[in-house]
Amino acid sequence: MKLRPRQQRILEFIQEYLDEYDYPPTIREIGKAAGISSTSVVNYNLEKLTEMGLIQRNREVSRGLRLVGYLSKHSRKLQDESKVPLYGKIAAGEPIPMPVNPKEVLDHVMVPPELLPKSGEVFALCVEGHSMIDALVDTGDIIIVRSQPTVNNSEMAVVEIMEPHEKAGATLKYFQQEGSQVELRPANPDPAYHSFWLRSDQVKVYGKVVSVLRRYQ
Amino acid sequence: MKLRPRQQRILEFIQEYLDEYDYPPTIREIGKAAGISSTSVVNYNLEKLTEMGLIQRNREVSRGLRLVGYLSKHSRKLQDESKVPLYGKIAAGEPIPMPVNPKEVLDHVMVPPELLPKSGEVFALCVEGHSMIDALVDTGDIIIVRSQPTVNNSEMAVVEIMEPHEKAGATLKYFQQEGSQVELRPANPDPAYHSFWLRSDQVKVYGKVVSVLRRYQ
DNA sequence: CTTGACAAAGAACATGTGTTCGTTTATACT
DNA sequence: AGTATAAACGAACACATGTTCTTTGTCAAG
Repeated sequence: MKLRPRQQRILEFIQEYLDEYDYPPTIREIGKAAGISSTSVVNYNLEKLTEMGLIQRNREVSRGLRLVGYLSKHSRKLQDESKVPLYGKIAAGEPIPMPVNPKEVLDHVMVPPELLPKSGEVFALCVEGHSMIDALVDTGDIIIVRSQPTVNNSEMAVVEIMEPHEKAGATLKYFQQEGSQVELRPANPDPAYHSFWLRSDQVKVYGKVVSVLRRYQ
Repeated sequence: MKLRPRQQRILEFIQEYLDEYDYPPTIREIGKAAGISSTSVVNYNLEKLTEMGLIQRNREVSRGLRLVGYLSKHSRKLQDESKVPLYGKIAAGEPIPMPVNPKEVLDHVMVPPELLPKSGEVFALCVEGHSMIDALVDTGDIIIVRSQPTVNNSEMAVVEIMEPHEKAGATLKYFQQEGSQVELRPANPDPAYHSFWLRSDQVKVYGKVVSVLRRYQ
């Protein structure tokens, strides 16, 4: 069974009403909002919505309905505020071919507000590689990144080495810039890991790491 | 103005009713629940509660009341599930005198469910000291600890070295036990940090570290 | 004991609100 | 076009529910 526009409107209105008053509307209030002149028509549509499982009703009870799946404004705020999109993996080591760019959101990670910056968009990445272990970040860690086009020196940053560089790809490194010269510096005593030196136009900054989450096992 | 038992009962009932039905009760339902035979008495008490600011009413509207500060079951679950008590600081280095024991909860930390164990009580501590940097944990990190009386070998654990040992206090270390011999091993290449060897009865295990949170700056 | 303020009770009332039903209009299918 | 079904309408109805008023009970202060 399909949802008619009028029924859609009814559902929307119930939600708006609940948001505003914390108790459900009467059928007359619904009728007024949905442009329905007769209470019986509202009743009729509410029965349909009940059959579809979108609302539940208690007969003979004033305002005796509930919106299935309704979350209070407070609940929604709580959920959304802390939900950060996870874009994929990020290399801490050899750059990997752009898993950060695609707007495909693989998943969402709940992040406590204490770990989020006061302002700005954030996203999450899963670290793969050992180049930042002296910065206390290793494979499996989730990093929270604040999207920004530039970062300060010696901040940990998610950057892309642009094509056609042979090491093109996204990577996690300490960022250092002197003039137009950019150093992408790992944090690993092993000499196998070493800095990349690039011109600033060969590097695109995605953002800086603001926090880290780690789960053992 | 003081809250009378009957009014207390009314508030409780409204909350229970909201939890169950998602809409507020009528004054008659309240009366029945609170053992009040007359609707006018319910009305009288609701007016008092309104004066006290504990509820809000819409006159002439059926079920036209809201419980100030009410959170839906869903909201409360969302908040409580992820709220972990922060007991204080924990030494990663020289043991410090028991900041873990007191049940005084200094604060609460929101922790996403993904970082919590499937079962068991957890608490949070703020790390102070550098003894675990090779384990990617350093000063300022928040560790989430699952309360348990024993841990497996080479798990990171919060333990107390019992009085009257000279190093008595709580500390964060890798735990290793062979027979009744316990090694508390740091994770720092600096030889200034070294293992403690103790008898198992000199060590009290508080729990194992299950996750880590870090905020930069 | 009396008084006054507060709390409670009960009943009558007014209206808010869901229900029902006969009828009409739209929609879809042969 | 004709017909059946769904959707909408309006009005009357029944009862669910808040309001009001008078009376009674309680309790502390004078």
